[in-house]
Amino acid sequence: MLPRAFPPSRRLGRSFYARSTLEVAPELVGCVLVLRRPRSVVAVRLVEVEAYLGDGQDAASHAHAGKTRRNSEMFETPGRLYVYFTYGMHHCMNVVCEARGRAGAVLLRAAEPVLGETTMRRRRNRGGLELTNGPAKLCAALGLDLRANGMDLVEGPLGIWSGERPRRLERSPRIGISRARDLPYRFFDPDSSYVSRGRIPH
DNA sequence: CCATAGATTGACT
DNA sequence: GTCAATCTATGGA
Repeated sequence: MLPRAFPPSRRLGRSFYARSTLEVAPELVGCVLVLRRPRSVVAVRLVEVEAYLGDGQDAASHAHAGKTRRNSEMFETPGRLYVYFTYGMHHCMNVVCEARGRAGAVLLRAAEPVLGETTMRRRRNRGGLELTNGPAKLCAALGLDLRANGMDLVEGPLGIWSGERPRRLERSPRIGISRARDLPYRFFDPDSSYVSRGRIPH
């Protein structure tokens, strides 16, 4: 059973996502991601995200060299999910931004558990900060894989609700990339202990 | 606490 | 063939 004051506010609509990726990314921090499944509900508060821009503007973006089979969802309808598989075993999830036909996405890197912690512990086989303090950990805690690629956030079982703005918001270069290391496209709530510990490459 | 090596596979050059 | 928007175990201070 959900708490009475849940969802916390308003579900983000198509127009929220259909803007420049760099505008959307910082606004996602503090929002609440909810996934309703037949036998479980999980909700997390987003505390760390990264913007990845379109074709030619951002050397670290999957869309940098144009549309391919893997990244095609980055060019699709805003407000959908772009999930990719990496390092032979991990999935990471992004929120698609920009008008359809223009690439852009926000990687969801870390979040705080709000509801369904038991479900997440089972999926992660771990607890505490290890539940959701990294992009692949978050995806695993939600039980999402490539089958969720293209899932709509505006309608259906997966959605994002606006939440209380974080007291502070910081930005920095992105984690774990080897190109465009100077671009400050990572946004996070410095007061959350769930922010990922990702190493910054030299 | 910190640093590092290994895992493991699909996408792309 | 190379490399990846990462995680975990392990070993040392």
